[in-house]
Amino acid sequence: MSVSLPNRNLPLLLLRAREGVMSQFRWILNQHGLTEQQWRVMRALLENDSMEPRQICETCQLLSPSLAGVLSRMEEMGLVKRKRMAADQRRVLVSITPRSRALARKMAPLIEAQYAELERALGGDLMAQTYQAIDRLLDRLAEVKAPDGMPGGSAGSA
Amino acid sequence: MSVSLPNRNLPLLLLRAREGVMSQFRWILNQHGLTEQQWRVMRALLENDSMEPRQICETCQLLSPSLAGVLSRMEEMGLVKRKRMAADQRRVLVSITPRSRALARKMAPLIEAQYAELERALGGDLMAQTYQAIDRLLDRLAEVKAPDGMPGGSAGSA
DNA sequence: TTTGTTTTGCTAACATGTGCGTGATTAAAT
DNA sequence: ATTTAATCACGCACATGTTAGCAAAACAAA
Repeated sequence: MSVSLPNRNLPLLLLRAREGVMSQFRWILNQHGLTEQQWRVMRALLENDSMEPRQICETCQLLSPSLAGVLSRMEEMGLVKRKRMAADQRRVLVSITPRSRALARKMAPLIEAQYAELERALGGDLMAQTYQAIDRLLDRLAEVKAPDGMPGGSAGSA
Repeated sequence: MSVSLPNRNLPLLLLRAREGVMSQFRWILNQHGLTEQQWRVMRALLENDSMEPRQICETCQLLSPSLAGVLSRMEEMGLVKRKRMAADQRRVLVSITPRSRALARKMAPLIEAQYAELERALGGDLMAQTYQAIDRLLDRLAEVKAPDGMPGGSAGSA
């Protein structure tokens, strides 16, 4: 009668790990009136002054419908600007504002300090091992999903 | 003018890793009319026939308000039962139903096959390294948050 | 017993996740 | 040039994440 599921729940383990780490930083974001997603978008735009929605979706791990709302609210807050591209009226260019930069400058020291605290608590070895494992995992998954010219992985036909 | 954030975005990396792995399994859940959260709850109840909401929240990484809705819908679907405990009228006992077990029995082979496929794609070494890194990370974080009798970690005063 | 506190599960309000679909726009085919 | 297909951002509907707060129940102290 019992159902056999010998494998450990890897997605759940990764979710716990992320939540465990994220909880160390969330108070910083909330304290500055930002949600996790808004901070992800802001951080992406800090490195690429302006990006298209598609790029932001991939970079920040956001789905298009979610990003639409996130950007609307961020635009109301004066954190980003949206303008249609002249060459292709379908496309949109999202750019960061000085207000965002100013806010990020206030937050950066706190974020960095928290990373230092995290590394102190976990240890440099574990920190490095974790980064390495995740990097390799993501590399492998990327290869599996894009086997050199054929979009759609092994389970794509389902 | 540029904002300095030398550290990599660990929460985002963990989020990508989870999404990359989860996307390999999501089609199985959807195909059987389940959401990720419902499957997490079902899987937890498969090992402990009945649990209290608080336990489910911790085990499945769900917040109490989210779980309330999840359980309501699962109860309507006949996947779980809820009954107040006689000894303590505040507490509730959530138990799994035969319908859930039957559904899980159909899904289990697909889940296991997908894990095998995942291990084939990633390799046993990377798989083991990933599990180990996450386990150690979670252990460390648990210690930090509960330093032997004092609830609230190093950043608790903020 | 009564008052005050803690625990427990829940609702409310808003933001996001997810699958599905649409209007506008552009590129490709005829 | 007109039709057709593909692209892009976004809207809709529902489920969940997140924070704040609440009422009932159990418990502790007076």
